[in-house]
Amino acid sequence: MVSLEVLRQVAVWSRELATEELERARKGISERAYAKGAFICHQGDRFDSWAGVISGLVKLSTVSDAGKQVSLAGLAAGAWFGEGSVLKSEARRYDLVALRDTRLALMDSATFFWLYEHSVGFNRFLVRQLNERLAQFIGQVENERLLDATGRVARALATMFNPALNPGLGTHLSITQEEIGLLSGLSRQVTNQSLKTLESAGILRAERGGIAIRDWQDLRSFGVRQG
DNA sequence: ACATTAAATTCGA
DNA sequence: TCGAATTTAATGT
Repeated sequence: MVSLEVLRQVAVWSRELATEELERARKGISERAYAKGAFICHQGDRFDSWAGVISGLVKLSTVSDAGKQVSLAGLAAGAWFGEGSVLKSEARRYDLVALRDTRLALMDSATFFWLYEHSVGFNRFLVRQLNERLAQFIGQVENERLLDATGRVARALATMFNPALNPGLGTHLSITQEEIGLLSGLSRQVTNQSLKTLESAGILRAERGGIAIRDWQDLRSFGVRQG
């Protein structure tokens, strides 16, 4: 069980729940910590919870047919993931790694399904989230080969700043250049140069230990266009 | 890989 | 508890 404050803070969707639903959600959620570098779940594992990031940073990645690692998304505080696997009650199709010390909120599947059956607000959130992720993944597959380093960095950041997937985030994100590199599949050096490029294009501001954006649309269009 | 700089932590008054 | 000194982490080249 998680406190109401934590739930409010980490889950925007909790605002769309009725009081009774909120209480139910709270009781079905537990908290768990993962050390930097730890696997939260391996591809093929069962992991029967819907999860939200309370703090830290998580990378969602998979292995392509060619055998190379492909990063699918970065998940910052406030992001929720895994609804696909819970709904279909199937094994995870990807790896989840904690890029830094991370705390997750884990909702058991019984609670998830109860909300799914009873809460209109919860379903609205789920539909939005699924729809947004689908769009994101399609764009990613289309462009996998075409983007240069700067485009890849822009795209990795754009997925994290996506206001539909992470409405709590706003315009600032605490993340190091090294972590951005891990998410983009680039070295820290190249990441550093790409950030400079994006900064001089006026798309973001690189701070120490963080990134501030002005307009998410600009960032996204940079990550989608052909490189 | 190395140099620089910013931030976090320790330590002494 | 304040600030200088030291250590550690992030960034720039």
